Amino acid sequence: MRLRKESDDLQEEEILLIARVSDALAHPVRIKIYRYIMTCNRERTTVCNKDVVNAFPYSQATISQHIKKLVTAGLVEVKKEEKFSKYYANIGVLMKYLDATKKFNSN
Amino acid sequence: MRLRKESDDLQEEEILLIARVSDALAHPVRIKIYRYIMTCNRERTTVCNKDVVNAFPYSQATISQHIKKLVTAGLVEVKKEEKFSKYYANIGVLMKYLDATKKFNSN
DNA sequence: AGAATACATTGCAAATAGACGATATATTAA
DNA sequence: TTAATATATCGTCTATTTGCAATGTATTCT
Repeated sequence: MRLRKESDDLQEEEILLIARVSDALAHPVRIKIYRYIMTCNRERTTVCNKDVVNAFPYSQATISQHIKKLVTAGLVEVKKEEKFSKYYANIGVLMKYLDATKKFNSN
Repeated sequence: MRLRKESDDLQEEEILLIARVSDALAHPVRIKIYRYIMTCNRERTTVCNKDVVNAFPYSQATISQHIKKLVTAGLVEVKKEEKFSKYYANIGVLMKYLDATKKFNSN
Protein backbone atom coordinates (compact mmCIF):
# COMPACT_ATOMS: atom_id res chain seq x y z
CA MET A 1 0.00 0.00 0.00
CA ARG A 2 1.42 3.30 -1.17
CA LEU A 3 1.03 6.46 0.86
CA ARG A 4 -0.37 9.46 -0.89
CA LYS A 5 2.18 12.24 -1.16
CA GLU A 6 1.77 15.92 -1.91
CA SER A 7 3.89 15.44 -5.03
CA ASP A 8 1.31 12.99 -6.36
CA ASP A 9 -0.93 15.82 -7.38
CA LEU A 10 -0.75 16.81 -11.02
CA GLN A 11 0.42 20.39 -11.33
CA GLU A 12 -0.47 22.75 -14.15
CA GLU A 13 3.03 22.55 -15.60
CA GLU A 14 2.85 18.77 -15.72
CA ILE A 15 -0.51 18.93 -17.42
CA LEU A 16 1.03 21.05 -20.14
CA LEU A 17 3.90 18.58 -20.43
CA ILE A 18 1.44 15.71 -20.82
CA ALA A 19 -0.52 17.68 -23.42
CA ARG A 20 2.58 18.56 -25.44
CA VAL A 21 4.11 15.08 -25.42
CA SER A 22 0.75 13.40 -26.03
CA ASP A 23 0.23 15.68 -28.98
CA ALA A 24 3.59 14.60 -30.38
CA LEU A 25 2.72 10.92 -29.94
CA ALA A 26 -0.81 11.29 -31.27
CA HIS A 27 0.13 10.17 -34.78
CA PRO A 28 1.25 6.59 -35.62
CA VAL A 29 3.99 7.78 -37.95
CA ARG A 30 5.51 10.02 -35.29
CA ILE A 31 5.49 7.14 -32.83
CA LYS A 32 7.34 5.03 -35.38
CA ILE A 33 9.83 7.77 -36.23
CA TYR A 34 10.53 8.27 -32.53
CA ARG A 35 11.00 4.53 -32.03
CA TYR A 36 13.24 4.43 -35.10
CA ILE A 37 15.46 7.19 -33.74
CA MET A 38 15.54 5.47 -30.33
CA THR A 39 16.59 2.18 -31.88
CA CYS A 40 19.34 3.78 -33.95
CA ASN A 41 20.62 5.58 -30.86
CA ARG A 42 20.65 2.35 -28.87
CA GLU A 43 22.59 0.60 -31.61
CA ARG A 44 25.00 3.54 -31.77
CA THR A 45 24.06 4.24 -35.37
CA THR A 46 23.52 7.91 -36.11
CA VAL A 47 20.25 8.98 -37.78
CA CYS A 48 20.00 11.86 -40.19
CA ASN A 49 16.98 13.25 -42.02
CA LYS A 50 17.55 11.17 -45.12
CA ASP A 51 17.70 7.98 -43.06
CA VAL A 52 14.23 8.67 -41.71
CA VAL A 53 12.94 9.62 -45.15
CA ASN A 54 14.25 6.31 -46.52
CA ALA A 55 12.64 4.37 -43.69
CA PHE A 56 9.11 5.73 -44.18
CA PRO A 57 6.83 6.24 -47.19
CA TYR A 58 6.50 10.03 -46.90
CA SER A 59 8.12 12.99 -48.58
CA GLN A 60 11.13 14.75 -47.11
CA ALA A 61 8.96 17.75 -46.24
CA THR A 62 6.44 15.64 -44.36
CA ILE A 63 9.11 13.76 -42.42
CA SER A 64 10.84 17.01 -41.42
CA GLN A 65 7.50 18.34 -40.22
CA HIS A 66 6.80 15.27 -38.09
CA ILE A 67 10.28 15.38 -36.61
CA LYS A 68 9.76 19.03 -35.78
CA LYS A 69 6.77 18.08 -33.65
CA LEU A 70 8.86 15.54 -31.76
CA VAL A 71 11.54 18.19 -31.26
CA THR A 72 9.03 20.77 -30.05
CA ALA A 73 7.76 18.31 -27.46
CA GLY A 74 11.35 17.74 -26.36
CA LEU A 75 11.28 14.04 -27.23
CA VAL A 76 13.99 14.47 -29.86
CA GLU A 77 17.04 16.71 -30.11
CA VAL A 78 18.83 17.83 -33.27
CA LYS A 79 22.58 18.23 -33.46
CA LYS A 80 24.17 19.63 -36.59
CA GLU A 81 27.15 17.41 -37.42
CA GLU A 82 29.04 18.31 -40.57
CA LYS A 83 26.41 18.68 -43.22
CA PHE A 84 23.92 16.45 -41.42
CA SER A 85 21.19 16.99 -38.85
CA LYS A 86 21.58 14.11 -36.44
CA TYR A 87 18.65 13.18 -34.28
CA TYR A 88 18.82 11.97 -30.69
CA ALA A 89 15.98 10.80 -28.48
CA ASN A 90 15.81 12.57 -25.15
CA ILE A 91 14.95 9.78 -22.72
CA GLY A 92 14.60 12.18 -19.82
CA VAL A 93 11.57 13.87 -21.33
CA LEU A 94 9.86 10.52 -21.91
CA MET A 95 10.57 9.55 -18.29
CA LYS A 96 9.12 12.81 -17.00
CA TYR A 97 6.10 12.25 -19.19
CA LEU A 98 5.61 8.71 -17.89
CA ASP A 99 6.01 9.87 -14.29
CA ALA A 100 3.47 12.64 -14.71
CA THR A 101 0.99 10.37 -16.47
CA LYS A 102 1.41 7.71 -13.78
CA LYS A 103 0.11 10.19 -11.21
CA PHE A 104 -3.35 9.80 -12.65
CA ASN A 105 -3.31 6.45 -11.05
CA SER A 106 -1.72 7.21 -7.72
CA ASN A 107 -3.63 9.96 -6.00
CA MET B 1 20.13 -5.01 -15.60
CA ARG B 2 17.04 -6.02 -17.44
CA LEU B 3 17.09 -8.63 -20.18
CA ARG B 4 15.52 -7.75 -23.48
CA LYS B 5 12.43 -9.83 -24.13
CA GLU B 6 10.52 -10.46 -27.35
CA SER B 7 7.47 -8.79 -25.77
CA ASP B 8 9.48 -5.59 -25.42
CA ASP B 9 8.99 -4.82 -29.06
CA LEU B 10 6.21 -2.38 -29.84
CA GLN B 11 3.60 -4.09 -32.00
CA GLU B 12 1.40 -2.35 -34.54
CA GLU B 13 -1.65 -2.74 -32.33
CA GLU B 14 0.15 -1.08 -29.43
CA ILE B 15 1.25 1.76 -31.66
CA LEU B 16 -2.39 2.41 -32.51
CA LEU B 17 -3.27 2.26 -28.81
CA ILE B 18 -0.58 4.82 -28.02
CA ALA B 19 -1.78 7.03 -30.87
CA ARG B 20 -5.42 6.88 -29.77
CA VAL B 21 -4.78 7.49 -26.07
CA SER B 22 -2.19 10.18 -26.79
CA ASP B 23 -4.68 11.90 -29.03
CA ALA B 24 -7.22 11.87 -26.20
CA LEU B 25 -4.66 13.33 -23.79
CA ALA B 26 -3.35 15.90 -26.26
CA HIS B 27 -5.56 18.70 -24.94
CA PRO B 28 -5.14 20.22 -21.43
CA VAL B 29 -8.89 20.35 -20.83
CA ARG B 30 -9.32 16.67 -21.58
CA ILE B 31 -6.48 15.83 -19.22
CA LYS B 32 -8.26 17.82 -16.52
CA ILE B 33 -11.64 16.27 -17.24
CA TYR B 34 -10.09 12.83 -17.09
CA ARG B 35 -8.38 13.67 -13.80
CA TYR B 36 -11.63 15.11 -12.47
CA ILE B 37 -13.53 11.92 -13.28
CA MET B 38 -10.73 9.84 -11.73
CA THR B 39 -10.84 11.89 -8.54
CA CYS B 40 -14.62 11.62 -8.22
CA ASN B 41 -14.40 7.87 -8.77
CA ARG B 42 -11.76 7.52 -6.10
CA GLU B 43 -13.84 9.49 -3.64
CA ARG B 44 -16.85 7.36 -4.53
CA THR B 45 -18.74 10.40 -5.80
CA THR B 46 -20.52 9.82 -9.09
CA VAL B 47 -19.90 12.23 -11.98
CA CYS B 48 -22.50 13.15 -14.53
CA ASN B 49 -22.28 15.46 -17.54
CA LYS B 50 -23.55 18.46 -15.68
CA ASP B 51 -20.95 18.01 -12.95
CA VAL B 52 -18.20 18.26 -15.54
CA VAL B 53 -19.89 21.23 -17.22
CA ASN B 54 -20.04 23.00 -13.85
CA ALA B 55 -16.39 22.26 -13.18
CA PHE B 56 -15.04 23.74 -16.41
CA PRO B 57 -15.60 27.00 -18.31
CA TYR B 58 -16.94 25.45 -21.51
CA SER B 59 -20.37 24.86 -22.98
CA GLN B 60 -22.26 21.60 -22.48
CA ALA B 61 -21.74 20.73 -26.14
CA THR B 62 -17.99 21.23 -25.94
CA ILE B 63 -17.68 19.20 -22.74
CA SER B 64 -19.67 16.33 -24.24
CA GLN B 65 -17.40 16.40 -27.26
CA HIS B 66 -14.24 16.25 -25.13
CA ILE B 67 -15.66 13.41 -23.06
CA LYS B 68 -16.50 11.55 -26.25
CA LYS B 69 -12.82 11.61 -27.20
CA LEU B 70 -11.89 10.14 -23.84
CA VAL B 71 -14.55 7.47 -24.32
CA THR B 72 -13.36 6.66 -27.85
CA ALA B 73 -9.84 6.14 -26.53
CA GLY B 74 -11.25 3.83 -23.87
CA LEU B 75 -10.04 5.99 -21.00
CA VAL B 76 -13.59 6.68 -19.80
CA GLU B 77 -16.75 4.60 -19.76
CA VAL B 78 -20.33 5.86 -19.71
CA LYS B 79 -23.06 4.10 -17.75
CA LYS B 80 -26.64 5.32 -18.00
CA GLU B 81 -28.02 5.48 -14.46
CA GLU B 82 -31.56 6.76 -14.11
CA LYS B 83 -31.67 9.91 -16.13
CA PHE B 84 -27.92 10.53 -15.83
CA SER B 85 -24.86 9.53 -17.82
CA LYS B 86 -22.33 8.55 -15.20
CA TYR B 87 -18.68 8.55 -16.15
CA TYR B 88 -16.06 6.08 -14.94
CA ALA B 89 -12.35 6.10 -15.64
CA ASN B 90 -11.04 2.81 -17.00
CA ILE B 91 -7.73 2.38 -15.22
CA GLY B 92 -6.88 -0.74 -17.23
CA VAL B 93 -6.59 1.24 -20.45
CA LEU B 94 -4.28 3.79 -18.84
CA MET B 95 -2.12 0.96 -17.51
CA LYS B 96 -1.90 -0.68 -20.92
CA TYR B 97 -0.99 2.70 -22.38
CA LEU B 98 1.75 3.26 -19.82
CA ASP B 99 3.12 -0.24 -20.36
CA ALA B 100 3.21 0.21 -24.13
CA THR B 101 4.83 3.64 -23.87
CA LYS B 102 7.40 2.34 -21.42
CA LYS B 103 8.65 -0.07 -24.07
CA PHE B 104 10.22 2.82 -25.90
CA ASN B 105 12.73 2.82 -23.16
CA SER B 106 13.34 -0.87 -22.68
CA ASN B 107 14.28 -2.44 -25.99
C1' DA C 1 33.16 29.18 -58.61
C1' DG C 2 29.73 26.02 -59.74
C1' DA C 3 27.29 21.70 -58.95
C1' DA C 4 25.51 18.69 -55.70
C1' DT C 5 23.73 17.38 -51.27
C1' DA C 6 21.15 18.03 -46.80
C1' DC C 7 17.32 19.72 -44.78
C1' DA C 8 14.21 23.35 -43.04
C1' DT C 9 10.51 26.22 -44.51
C1' DT C 10 6.76 28.02 -47.34
C1' DG C 11 2.49 27.83 -49.75
C1' DC C 12 -1.31 25.13 -51.01
C1' DA C 13 -5.45 21.79 -50.64
C1' DA C 14 -8.00 18.63 -48.07
C1' DA C 15 -9.19 16.90 -43.72
C1' DT C 16 -9.81 17.29 -38.90
C1' DA C 17 -10.37 19.63 -34.41
C1' DG C 18 -12.38 22.94 -31.21
C1' DA C 19 -15.84 25.98 -29.71
C1' DC C 20 -20.67 27.25 -29.71
C1' DG C 21 -25.86 27.64 -30.14
C1' DA C 22 -29.58 25.05 -31.44
C1' DT C 23 -31.92 20.85 -31.72
C1' DA C 24 -33.25 16.03 -30.92
C1' DT C 25 -34.20 12.36 -27.69
C1' DA C 26 -34.93 10.31 -23.52
C1' DT C 27 -36.12 10.32 -18.75
C1' DT C 28 -38.28 12.24 -14.81
C1' DA C 29 -41.33 15.48 -12.29
C1' DA C 30 -45.76 18.06 -11.79
C1' DT D 1 -50.03 14.95 -20.51
C1' DT D 2 -47.22 18.62 -20.11
C1' DA D 3 -43.10 20.67 -18.42
C1' DA D 4 -38.57 20.27 -17.01
C1' DT D 5 -34.11 18.14 -16.94
C1' DA D 6 -30.10 15.51 -18.89
C1' DT D 7 -27.16 14.83 -22.53
C1' DA D 8 -25.89 13.52 -27.22
C1' DT D 9 -25.62 15.27 -31.77
C1' DC D 10 -25.98 18.64 -35.72
C1' DG D 11 -24.64 22.71 -38.20
C1' DT D 12 -21.60 26.44 -38.48
C1' DC D 13 -17.35 28.94 -38.11
C1' DT D 14 -12.53 29.25 -37.45
C1' DA D 15 -8.11 27.28 -36.55
C1' DT D 16 -5.01 23.59 -36.94
C1' DT D 17 -3.11 19.38 -39.04
C1' DT D 18 -1.44 16.51 -42.71
C1' DG D 19 0.49 15.70 -46.98
C1' DC D 20 2.99 17.46 -51.00
C1' DA D 21 5.90 20.12 -54.45
C1' DA D 22 8.63 23.90 -54.65
C1' DT D 23 11.88 26.96 -52.70
C1' DG D 24 15.46 28.75 -49.68
C1' DT D 25 19.82 28.22 -47.22
C1' DA D 26 23.72 26.03 -45.82
C1' DT D 27 27.42 23.01 -46.47
C1' DT D 28 30.39 20.10 -49.10
C1' DC D 29 32.42 18.25 -53.26
C1' DT D 30 34.79 18.96 -57.94
